[in-house]
Amino acid sequence: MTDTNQRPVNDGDHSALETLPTQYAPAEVEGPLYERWVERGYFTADAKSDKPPYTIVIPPPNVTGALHLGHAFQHTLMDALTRRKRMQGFETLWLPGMDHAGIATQNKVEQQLAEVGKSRHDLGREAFVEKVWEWKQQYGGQILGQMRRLGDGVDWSRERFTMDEGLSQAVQTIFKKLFDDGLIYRAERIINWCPRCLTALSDIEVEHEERPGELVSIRYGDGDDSIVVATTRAETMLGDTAIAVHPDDARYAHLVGRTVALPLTDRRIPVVADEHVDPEFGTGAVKVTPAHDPNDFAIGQRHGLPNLTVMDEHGVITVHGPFLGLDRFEARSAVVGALREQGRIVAEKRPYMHAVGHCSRCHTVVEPRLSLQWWVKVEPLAAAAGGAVRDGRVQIHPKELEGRYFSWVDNMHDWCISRQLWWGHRIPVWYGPDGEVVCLGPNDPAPTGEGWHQDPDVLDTWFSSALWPFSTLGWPEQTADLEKFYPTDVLLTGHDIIFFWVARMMMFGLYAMDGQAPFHTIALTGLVRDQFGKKMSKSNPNAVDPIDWMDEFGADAVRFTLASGANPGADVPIGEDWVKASRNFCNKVWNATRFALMNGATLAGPLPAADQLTAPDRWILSRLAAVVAETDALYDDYQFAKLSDSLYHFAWDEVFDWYVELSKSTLIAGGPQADATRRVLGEVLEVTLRLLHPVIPFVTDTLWTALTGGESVVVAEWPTADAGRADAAAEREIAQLQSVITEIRRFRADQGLAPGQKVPAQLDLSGSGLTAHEAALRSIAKLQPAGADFHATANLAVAGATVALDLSGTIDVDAERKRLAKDLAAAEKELTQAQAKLANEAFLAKAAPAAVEKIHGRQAKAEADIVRLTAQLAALPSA
RNA sequence: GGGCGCAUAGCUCAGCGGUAGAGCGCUGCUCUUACAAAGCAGAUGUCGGCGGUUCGAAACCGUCUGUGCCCACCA
Repeated sequence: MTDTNQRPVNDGDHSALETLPTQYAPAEVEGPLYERWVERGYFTADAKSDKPPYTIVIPPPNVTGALHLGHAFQHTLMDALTRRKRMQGFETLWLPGMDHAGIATQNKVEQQLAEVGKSRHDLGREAFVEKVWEWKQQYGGQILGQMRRLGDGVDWSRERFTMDEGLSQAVQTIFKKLFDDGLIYRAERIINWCPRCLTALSDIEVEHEERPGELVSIRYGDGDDSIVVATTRAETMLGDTAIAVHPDDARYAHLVGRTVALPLTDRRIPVVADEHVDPEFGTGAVKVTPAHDPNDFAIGQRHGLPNLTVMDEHGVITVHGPFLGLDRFEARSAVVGALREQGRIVAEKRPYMHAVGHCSRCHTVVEPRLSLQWWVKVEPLAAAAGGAVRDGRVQIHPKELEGRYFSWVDNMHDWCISRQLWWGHRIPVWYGPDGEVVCLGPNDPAPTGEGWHQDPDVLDTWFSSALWPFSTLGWPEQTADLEKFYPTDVLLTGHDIIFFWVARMMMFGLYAMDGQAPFHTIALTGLVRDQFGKKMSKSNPNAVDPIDWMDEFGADAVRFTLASGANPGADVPIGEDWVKASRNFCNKVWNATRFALMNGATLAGPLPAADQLTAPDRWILSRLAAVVAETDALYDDYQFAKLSDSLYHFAWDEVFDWYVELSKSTLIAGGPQADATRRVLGEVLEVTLRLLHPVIPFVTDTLWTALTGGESVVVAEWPTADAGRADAAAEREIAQLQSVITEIRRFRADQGLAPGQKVPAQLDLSGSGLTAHEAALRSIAKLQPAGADFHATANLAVAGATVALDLSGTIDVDAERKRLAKDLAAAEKELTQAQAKLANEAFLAKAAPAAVEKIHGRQAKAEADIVRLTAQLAALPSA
């Protein structure tokens, strides 16, 4: 616990809060409170500060996006991390921003144009891009306002957009550097093409789905020269320029080097031998369409085959003949039909499960297409990205997900970075009239002569995202921000974008920043699911708008629920019932603080020494110290679920239930002891609020300012564990007291007594060491002093304490006897087991001493239980 | 086709070598003056099946079954 003198002190005038309602109303508090935090500059980082930096960059949401639970989840965790670090005295920067989201945004604006019957071509490039900026101005960035609702403590003064001037310069700078280093090149290859978006896609923008296809077997050639091939894409046969067989395949050896007639055309195509062909699959012969299949393209390269393109960018057949103008899928059945008429379908088509690639953006079936594109040569970059994790400079949490990262960086293909779009960073390459190719840096003047033109394509949207950790800090300028806040500390994001984003930031960060990785820790989260473990996606009806929940239950409740579910790397289930439970927790914190204020909890003066405190005081301070230490350890390990759970139970069970109840009799009695307890109550509440603040910032700040009179818990100091308050004796004593109370309450409940009904009782606590707690015990267990006519009808004995109760003959002896007998049997069984274990020589020889000690403890407890239960049974009046 | 993960109370999940846990839900009694969005008490599991290692296994190994995810240019 921190030095009390450093905190604002409230002397006990809580009249304002005493009139507050018994229920916390987040809707009234959260909005204004957030704006106050921002106005006071709590989230604005100072690059000139002497404090050590702590930096997190936000995974930039798409400018087109709205806040969904996945964002809310990750933002809660990032916010909790930065809030704690801020309290710990770090100069924290949580940098917000958005991604221009190339295809997604362009699609959005094109849709808007389509509604008035226009296409982007009607506007022309310049006007269209202008239109996109207008769209952004008007509709983009909805998510930013929603982040305020959530309480995200981001530095709004540093908000960035990937298409900002500065970030665009960063893009151009690194492009040129890569180009000059020979790591960016232009090449004609088979790429993934979306016939709807009309652009190239990188490999990871293609989603594979198992789909039933139809594998048809077609006979090429005639008579002795005939050869049967199988395909799922019959329409591509129009572009076949060879048939390939395995070199060792005796069945076709006689055909290699000869040509066969290609059906439906007037062409003859050669049969070539290629190692790539699997003689076991199908007929062992493959049709080769170099312009429409990546494998076939490779075969074509090896054998010098022509690349015959038969489809245009829309997937429409372009070869003259009966199929001209047909869509690729229409062409497929038309081709099969024509072949069947010629009797060339040798096997009926049969269903065949195979993976079909779809555009991750619009879900259209991707078409492999031969085209000239720009590529990043990833091999050296990926090797560095892998190395930084392998040698421990960058750590992945949870470690289990390292494998996924490595499998990607170790096997990465070159990255196709050009997109045939208009919205994005234009490729800074100019072509001259005489075949010149010039790559320009941000400060280079564009060539002006006759015949010069810039490459029309833009860059993959992830190209600029990959620069995010340093482009947002001002790179390539050597800014104060860059100096202070790079490398950043933690990257917290979903494991679904390890490849899209994480690995690429690693590659570019290490490359551009002299081998300095962009962050030291990668904390990976799972996906948000509904309460039945089903994936929550926009297309599912189970998708929930987190704003609705925030409206109803408060942002804190949503945040606490999400944090409670955050086991490292694991998916997070969330349902309304759980949000409601979290709301109840916030309300509990609210009411516990109200209780403290009403009872004069204070932070004035030093915390009394242990010898001036009651056992409950010493106990709760001991527990508090332990919980502070535990919370720190869990934060440092990104164990949000565990730390939330731990704080939940400490606050609710130990502080709000037990400690508050145990303190009541002391507080009511008054005097110096009550003063000390008021001081401890204030201390414990205040520290607990600080511990909870990073996860539930709104309610804790509201209560903390009321309790302390201070400015804001946002800028309060993070608690430190006071090991000097550890008190094992007090913990044992209170545990004992708890078991006595629980036993009495259990007995009362079993006997059907109303919780509030007072029962005359005689206590003998002399054997238990609990004599000091008689008042508390009587108050909590509703035991009144024994009168003159006291007549014990039940005797309880727990932990050395004996309690005689006068239930005036209403006791259900049979029920009690039954219960005691059951407990006795259990205790006897326990004793037998413990004895057996302690008689086991192998166990004694091999088990850890602590394990043996534990069994001794079990044995002792069983023995004590047997004595106690036997006595209670004997004390029971006969029926 | 490769790789990874998961199967524990009705639901969602912790635990990962020494007596089965949490939250929600459920049952009962209570408006006991911080809180009924609460309090107290309680019930509920051959820890997926089968083998093995061990004095001891929910936990480690093997195997089977079910299930989820990632990667993938075999037509």
